[in-house]
Amino acid sequence: MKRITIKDLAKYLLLSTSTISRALVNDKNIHPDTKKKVLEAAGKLGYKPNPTALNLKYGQSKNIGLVVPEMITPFASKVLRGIQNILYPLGYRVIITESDENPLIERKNLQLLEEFNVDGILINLSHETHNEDLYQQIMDRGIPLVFFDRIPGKSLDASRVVVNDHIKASLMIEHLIDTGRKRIAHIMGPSSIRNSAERAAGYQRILTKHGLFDPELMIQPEGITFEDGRNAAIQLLNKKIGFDSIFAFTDTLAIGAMNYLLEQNIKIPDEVAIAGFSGTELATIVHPQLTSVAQPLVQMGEAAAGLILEKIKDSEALSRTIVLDAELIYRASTR
Amino acid sequence: MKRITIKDLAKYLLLSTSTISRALVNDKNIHPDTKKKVLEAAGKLGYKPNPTALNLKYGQSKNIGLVVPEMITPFASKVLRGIQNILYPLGYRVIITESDENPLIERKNLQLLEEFNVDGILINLSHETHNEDLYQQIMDRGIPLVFFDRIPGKSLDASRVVVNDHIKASLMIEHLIDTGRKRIAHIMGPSSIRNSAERAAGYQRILTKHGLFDPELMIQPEGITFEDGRNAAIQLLNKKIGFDSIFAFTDTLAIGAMNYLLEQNIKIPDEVAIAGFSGTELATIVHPQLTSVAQPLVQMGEAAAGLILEKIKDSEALSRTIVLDAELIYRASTR
DNA sequence: CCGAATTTTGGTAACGTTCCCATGAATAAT
DNA sequence: ATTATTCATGGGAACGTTACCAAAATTCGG
Repeated sequence: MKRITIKDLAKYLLLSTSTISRALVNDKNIHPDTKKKVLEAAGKLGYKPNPTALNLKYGQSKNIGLVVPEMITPFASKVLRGIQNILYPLGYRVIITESDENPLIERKNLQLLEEFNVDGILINLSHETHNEDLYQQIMDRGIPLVFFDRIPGKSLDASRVVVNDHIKASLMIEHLIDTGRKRIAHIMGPSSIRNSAERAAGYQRILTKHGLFDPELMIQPEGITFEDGRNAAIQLLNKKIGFDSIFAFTDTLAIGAMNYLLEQNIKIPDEVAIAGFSGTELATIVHPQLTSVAQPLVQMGEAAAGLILEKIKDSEALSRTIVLDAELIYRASTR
Repeated sequence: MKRITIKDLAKYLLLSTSTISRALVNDKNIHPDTKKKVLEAAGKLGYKPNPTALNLKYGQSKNIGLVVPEMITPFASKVLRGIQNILYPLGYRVIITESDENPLIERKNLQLLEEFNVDGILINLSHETHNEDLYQQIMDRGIPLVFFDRIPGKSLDASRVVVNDHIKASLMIEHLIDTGRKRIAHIMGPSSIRNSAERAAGYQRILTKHGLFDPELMIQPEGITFEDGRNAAIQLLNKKIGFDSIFAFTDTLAIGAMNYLLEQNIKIPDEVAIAGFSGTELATIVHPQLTSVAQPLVQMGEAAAGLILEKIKDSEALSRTIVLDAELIYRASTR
């Protein structure tokens, strides 16, 4: 019941706590026999080091905070997986908070994590600029921040992990054109998210290059839920401008739109091809399966974890931005 | 940069740390003026109590572990939401681990959480019996365990949160019969999961009652992924026994099966109606939307968190089982 | 076989906080 | 005024661990 400590071992073996500690920590200044005895006793009595005591001693909490906009798509869980791959073996814990795409809740989450005394925070923004003051404050108070996926403006000195949105969006549009599509609609992401602009720019650049660009084909939904995707499809149909394909900011929007089109008995991909952007299982659990830009999400988590460790080890470490390569995966929704 | 402590305040105000502590902790034995001064100084210097120190002092880590079989469906995240609703305001942190439906990984996760010195563990099993020895050991070592959704056998003395699987499965079958289905197939869950048996029993009871039961209609897939659902549908078709509807152990299996049927140009629900069991958004992001038993997942998390708090406060507290009421939601896949 | 060098061990402060006990100051009762 | 009584504050131990320094034990060289 009662936790057994180094002191109990000391009493049991008639040794000092220092000696016990040395045995446990692989210090060179200890007699091999003593060490063996201590290790045996530790095993027998079931000694477990108390991480809290160490944290107090070394002024660390060994907690890393994670802030994500949502967790109903598997996006965050895949990133989390990557984060845990790196951090758990090192004895760090990860505390997760969800912002519901709401900068105010995000703010609360950050404050909560600060109260929890985390050693660093990994964050996927819900809104590019809304909490920039707080990000800076937190970093000023000595807690490193690493941004991934949705990142803040350049003025903030912090490490980042992203994929090359512009290029991959461009390639996806090229793919749609290759498969014979001429009227490619774009369901955009919120203007408050940097990636939206990047992906939209890729879309626009390629269409312009092929002389196919028409601003009427760009739809700006309210948010980025399935419902928003659905509404975007409704809008597109209402416009009666004709379109033979859709490139959506995320798989979520794409699926929302696709489902509405299916309800209207529109054939996918025959009448309308659809492509998204994400990297989660979502793309494969719908019918037809969704062509999509697959971001390496696990890797993204690993990279973010690595960057935060750099900053924790050395608070003067320079900020870095890691750009990961995403992969286009062609599925039934575009062929 | 450097964290400011109670000692810094003491030095700054020329008082003892005891007095500062008393002011901060709302002790009665302190002069109101002194208290005011301390509080002001604390605000000015930006004092934040160090939770690690408190944890050491009180022998708690204020960490609660969560073990779930998977996180690609939003099941776990909804439960987590409920858990956080209860635990975060009380200053607890939640550490999440994922077992990948693998009892061996589950075992590792439990050991990891124990090393992390958690005050309690909330767990959704990946396999009913595989780690029962470890559950018992952990509880013997004074760490309370609360099971939710997938629970272990009765022999284990621990609190549990479940829904009434049997009744809700029964009602779902009644619904299918009401809508004119006569050949209702069941894609079963693994026999190593208690809920599988419960839901299958409900299925069997109602069909027998109506004289519609045919063991040939019960399919046992390997696991519970989308892929397994898909394979189950393939099996069903291969059997060539005829079926006009499917009740699956979970939405995941249901969707996997549905997508295969759609690929075979089988009309849902006209030719085959489909119903699942879960309570996540998954049911609404597919086309057609899935009729399903919606478990109150957030509430499940809240209940589980409440139960673990009972055990933490009083290690002698009696174990309780909370049975939540699930709701049938009828959608396009059955009408 | 003795002093020097080396190895092994013990003692204690420190991390930040609270809590018990003791001390000093102020107030109340006689 | 003098002793009790309350009130306000200070001192120090404790939670579990490590790290530094000192002390003891052992080995080595001559």
